[in-house]
Amino acid sequence: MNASRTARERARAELTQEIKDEARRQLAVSGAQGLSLRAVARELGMVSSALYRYFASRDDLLTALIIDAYSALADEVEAADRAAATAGFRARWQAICRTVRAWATAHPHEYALVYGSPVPGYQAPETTIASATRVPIAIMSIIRDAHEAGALAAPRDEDAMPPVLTEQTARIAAFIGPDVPGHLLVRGAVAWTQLFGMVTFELFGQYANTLDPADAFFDHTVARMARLLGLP
Amino acid sequence: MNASRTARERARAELTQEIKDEARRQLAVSGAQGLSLRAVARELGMVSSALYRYFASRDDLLTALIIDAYSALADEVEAADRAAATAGFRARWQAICRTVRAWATAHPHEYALVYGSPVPGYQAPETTIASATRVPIAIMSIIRDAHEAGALAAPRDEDAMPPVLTEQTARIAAFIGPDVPGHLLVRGAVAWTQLFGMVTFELFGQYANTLDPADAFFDHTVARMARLLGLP
DNA sequence: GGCGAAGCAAGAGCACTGCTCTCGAATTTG
DNA sequence: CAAATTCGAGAGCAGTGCTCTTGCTTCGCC
Repeated sequence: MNASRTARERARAELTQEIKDEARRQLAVSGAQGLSLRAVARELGMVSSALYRYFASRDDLLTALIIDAYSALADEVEAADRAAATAGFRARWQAICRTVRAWATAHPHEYALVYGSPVPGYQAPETTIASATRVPIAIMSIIRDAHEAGALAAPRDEDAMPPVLTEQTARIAAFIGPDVPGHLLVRGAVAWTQLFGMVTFELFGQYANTLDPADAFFDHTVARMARLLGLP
Repeated sequence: MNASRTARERARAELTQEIKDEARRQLAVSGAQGLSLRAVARELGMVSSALYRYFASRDDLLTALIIDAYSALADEVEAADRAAATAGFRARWQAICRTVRAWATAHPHEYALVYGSPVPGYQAPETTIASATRVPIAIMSIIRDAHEAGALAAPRDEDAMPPVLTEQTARIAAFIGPDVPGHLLVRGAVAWTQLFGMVTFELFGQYANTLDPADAFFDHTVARMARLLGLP
């Protein structure tokens, strides 16, 4: 019987999930800095050392939360993208942008965890990368789809690229589609950077006293980026 | 004699500086998370409680470091801007961009401190704002100067703005110059956001495996932003 | 079915942390 | 000179991440 796991395995999976849930709850309250293994254990009615059976260290727990955060955001983004599929390429781009901003606003600490300063000495393990790339891939996919549909405005001048950049975009194209021209992917990278730059600046207070609340600026810039991408 | 301060005052100022220097040293090694008051005190040959005569709390020390970081970056940016003054508006913009990136690369932890996730529950006190605005002001000043010189390319279409945005740019214009049109300031905000979005993404690893090293993409995008600003 | 192995929670303990409070000594001020 | 302020040191509190040992429970294999 390999269909249903053993009782111990199920208990383990459940407890692992409960730990993450409680950790996420604490994260939302006090931020990554305030996440305490002992407090999580206390809240779950267990002793702190028992927690180490499930996560080797505090950083390990954070890594798990990071992957979850990337995935949660990507889930919503991809869903919004699908929902806007029939409304056109520009609508898909707008849907993605608004979803990213809404999710970040709703989960500021989780957003800070993944798009803010990297934690202490630690560097993202390979496992996080797959989840992290889903949003940029969604953006680039719009460009690919629009390009394949022949719907993109003819590229204007000024898109000459140095060889290094051409090679790098080729590497990106491997994930998106071999026929997407590099200069379109560069534009996609600009739009992607702008999107998260805006959300980060807004959330971290750089727009305070000027562009805050940033709704108008955000929508305006999203539209500007749609034009930059040539989306109809 | 109020020309020279008392010995105690001078000692206090010196020690305050030494504390910040040592803290900055630790910051560069272990990041904000790893900054320990006790370790700073230990390194300075004093006891931890004595440190509280100079900084009321760890967050207070961090705030001081934040202000210093903003100021250090702004100093370099303004110097680079001045140095490029005779080379034209586009050269000034490029100089600022490269300086920001170079400083961030040279002081990643200090950059993360000011442009990364805000620390725990803490929010930037008023005192940080003045230092924080110097870089965006430098950027907007290029636009103002170019505009006043009549050197900006005629604005293209699509710059209609909702009333909220017009009001917000008016607030920005109060710091820059009353005659700078709002739609130019919006473009400036886009470029400013793009600049720091790129640096943050590069430094925090979002470009890993694709656009990293980001030199080519950076220069390409800086040039693109110069065109967006209409800089000659 | 029983038994050895593996997985598990608990507790004690270590080396830290930020921060407070008190107590003498040094320095500045009136 | 005396009073007031400022300062460093030390002890102490409550908390942290993490390790190690000790028993108990569950699992898989013979």
